[in-house]
Amino acid sequence: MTPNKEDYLKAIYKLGGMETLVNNKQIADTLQIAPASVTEMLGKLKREGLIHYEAYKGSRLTSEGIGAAISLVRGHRLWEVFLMRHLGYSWSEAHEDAELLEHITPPRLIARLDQFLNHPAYCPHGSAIPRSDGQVDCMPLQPLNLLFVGEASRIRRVTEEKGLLDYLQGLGVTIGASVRIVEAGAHEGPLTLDLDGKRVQISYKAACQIYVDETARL
Amino acid sequence: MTPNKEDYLKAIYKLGGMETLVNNKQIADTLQIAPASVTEMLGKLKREGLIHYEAYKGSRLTSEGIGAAISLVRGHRLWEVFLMRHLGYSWSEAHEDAELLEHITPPRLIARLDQFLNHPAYCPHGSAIPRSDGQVDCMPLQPLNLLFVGEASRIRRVTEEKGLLDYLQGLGVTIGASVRIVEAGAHEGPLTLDLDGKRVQISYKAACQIYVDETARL
DNA sequence: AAAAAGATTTAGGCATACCTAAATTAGCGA
DNA sequence: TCGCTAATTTAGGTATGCCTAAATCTTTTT
Repeated sequence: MTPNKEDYLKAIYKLGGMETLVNNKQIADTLQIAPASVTEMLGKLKREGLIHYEAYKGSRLTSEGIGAAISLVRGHRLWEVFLMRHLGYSWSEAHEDAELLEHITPPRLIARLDQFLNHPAYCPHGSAIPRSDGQVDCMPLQPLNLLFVGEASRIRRVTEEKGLLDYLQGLGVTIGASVRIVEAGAHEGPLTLDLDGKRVQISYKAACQIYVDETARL
Repeated sequence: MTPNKEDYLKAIYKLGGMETLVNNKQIADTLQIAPASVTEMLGKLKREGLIHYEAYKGSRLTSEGIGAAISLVRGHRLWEVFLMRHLGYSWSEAHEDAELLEHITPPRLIARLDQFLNHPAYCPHGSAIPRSDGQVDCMPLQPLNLLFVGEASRIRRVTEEKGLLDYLQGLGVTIGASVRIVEAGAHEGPLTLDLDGKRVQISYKAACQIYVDETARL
């Protein structure tokens, strides 16, 4: 297994490759790699038994592939917890360096890091950390932009993307904060939020990447 | 810079490439790589300004190469401190995993790790950790086997090699322990030591890899 | 259903980093 | 100094993982 192959597995996993067939274009876009290169690599991953793949159809992780992908994600998120909790990293920095560390983290290091950090259930960006047995728990969440004006909820997760993370952290967005839409600009205009009592403006696009508790609706 | 090139730089550094010319055979032996491959890589490192190299003569680090090598060693040893102090690693495990981590540790991570660990001066095996400005301090040490029978000293450093580390740690050898040669077998036979008050037998070859304070001699 | 558009694969190349085998150079002893 | 040996380099080849351009398949649109 090489870092490159690991990136492919992670990409397929995040694109839904546990349940559905993932098409090559999505992988190429995610990894910023030419489609032809993707085809080639998928052939290798198939030969190694990590994915199911049929030409022109798409790819899906095998159980072995799922195991590898989940282990990578687990390592990534544990490192993020360490980097922020103990080394004072920012959201985006933690994500960046975890991206490097995950590829060379052997199982025993993952296990001891998990123990050192006291078996955290979530990474600093709010994503669930897969357990050592591969179990991943998920809460019912919805993107912030779908909240009605006046409706209150609580921030649970943000998408891990450098630019977004810096923007949100600069605005004071935090996991667990209570949030209420005060005003929504027309045509996907900026949203005015009540964030833990403070008034904050946020772009519509960013709001789509913030996930909050589903609110009870009839 | 790639992990491979980094390994070459580190090897040259450890073989004395800061002061003297290092010959290819030593590098090939250290890295377990065919001599022809070494020649090829040295050409690349020269083109990149990391080493001085003349065919058939040998190689020596440039100031840029020294900087890179020292930064690698610094990262390696800081990771070792972390792995043993906080994750309960053994001597040999710490060395192994640090070998992986050093290659993907960006400068900011080295800096924050150093701070988190409180700027340690030595790694768990007793080697000095280069400071962020590149400064490396060294104590006058000698191998344990050169101690006379009856002579006492203190263990300061052990060579980082998996088999040796497991052997020594199993024997209860620790950095800082007081040591005295009780008996030395003839013909490079085993040494009987008084180690912090406990009687321990150790192979001659292992003793060559244990460094103790130089003792005052006239 | 045919054509256009989009996705995917094939073909041919490039760089890295390794290898073996063969040629060359350097250094040492007779 | 000749010649042997050890070290080194050159030559030719492999696998990985990426690329572009061209061909092919699929899907959508008309």
